Amino acid sequence: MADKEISQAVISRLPRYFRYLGELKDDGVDRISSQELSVLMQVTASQIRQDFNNFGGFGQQGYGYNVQYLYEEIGKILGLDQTHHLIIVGAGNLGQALANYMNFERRGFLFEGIFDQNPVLYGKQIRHLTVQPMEAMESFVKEHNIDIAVLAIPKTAAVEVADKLVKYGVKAFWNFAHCDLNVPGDIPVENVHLSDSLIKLSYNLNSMGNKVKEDV
Amino acid sequence: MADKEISQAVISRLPRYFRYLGELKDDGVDRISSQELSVLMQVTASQIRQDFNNFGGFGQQGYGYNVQYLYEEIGKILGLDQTHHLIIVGAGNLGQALANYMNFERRGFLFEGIFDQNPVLYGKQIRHLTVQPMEAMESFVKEHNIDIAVLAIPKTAAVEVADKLVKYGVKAFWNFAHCDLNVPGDIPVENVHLSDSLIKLSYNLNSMGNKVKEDV
DNA sequence: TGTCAATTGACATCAATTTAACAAATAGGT
DNA sequence: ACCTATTTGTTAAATTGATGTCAATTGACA
Repeated sequence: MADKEISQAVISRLPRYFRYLGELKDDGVDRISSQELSVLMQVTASQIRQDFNNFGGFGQQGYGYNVQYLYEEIGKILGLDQTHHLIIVGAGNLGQALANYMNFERRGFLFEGIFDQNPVLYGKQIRHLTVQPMEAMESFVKEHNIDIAVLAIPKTAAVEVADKLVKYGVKAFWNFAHCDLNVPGDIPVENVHLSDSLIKLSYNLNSMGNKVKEDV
Repeated sequence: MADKEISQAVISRLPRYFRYLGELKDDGVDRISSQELSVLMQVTASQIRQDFNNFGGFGQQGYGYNVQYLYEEIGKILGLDQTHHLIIVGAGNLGQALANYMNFERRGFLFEGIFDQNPVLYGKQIRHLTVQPMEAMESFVKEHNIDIAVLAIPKTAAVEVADKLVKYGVKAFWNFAHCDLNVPGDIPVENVHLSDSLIKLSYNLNSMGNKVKEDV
């Protein structure tokens, strides 16, 4: 149900909370206070409480937060209690690396297909996937109820391919192409601009001496 | 020379400006106003002017900005007029994919070595690089004046390896491991937490219906 | 069962960031 | 050489985000 508009700043922090809580859970920690967590995560306790309270009161006064419960609740907020069906577009170095990376599936992100426009790659096996021609995408997306497309193709192709995929019914993009997509506003795009990230590092390397506190 | 402390919010936007200006330059565009650029980039003209003015006046009233000049100046600010020497730690899927990706070198980021702790990979050629054992890192880093280390290893190893690399003289980290490093404050870290990024997409996919305006 | 220390959730304050507004400067045409 | 359109750089306002504070609540212990 559409809540009262949480800011992306908050959302960006949730996966990190989720990670720390998962580790605490695995370490057998039952409860934690915002104060303890703030020391661990190097953020203010105030921010932690404020962030959690965007979604309701998960804690208890005088006690703190139950780790297991909070972990599960944040997981639900992030949609990790659901299964997602993905395709990878582009079977180059990056596309293959992503296909081989198994941790995503543990979180319910299932790679269902991989596509490329290079005939040399057709039929190539990458783990459980077989590289298919781009022309096969339309029927595949529709038949397998694909909701997320991973774009691991050059920017020259990305915008056009994204447009098509929207028409085929894809609901979100994980974009590794070095360009901005131009999809409707209700289709979320998460950009992973590796070179932008490296360039930012270059700046901070040069201007070292300022208190570098990463936005994490 | 240490300027008057530019915020990371501004720095994060510079690579994108740089990219758009590069494309304009390649398209033969000589000049552009903040107004025109704002339409192109989908940000406010005010923000563009404010961002640029953090580094001095690059434009001219009544004229706008000279594309070539602005492109070069932002490049300098970002340290792209210099050469960087990198090593990749971890020759798994991701490490190899990065080693194979040639666009970074075009911006002066030179991959000088790649390391892994798996003996099976020792000696393997990846483009111009040969996989070396982790034990060889210390002397290599010192001899080749490595300033950036790319961490493409599991989180279980990352924190420890980063500590060592700091001792060997590495000045910055591009961290793909799913953990927070614990390096001194004057050593910048740029995290690429792929699963966090995908999880954030999952949230925005579920809560579609809000005006999704990516932070880019 | 009463007391005390701990801790949240809410709110108020403070800081940072973004957007708006406008005077000063320039280009380009006449 | 002058006038007008344009457009910057800068300052001010508005918005958003982060931090500090504290009453209310709870757990744990005597």
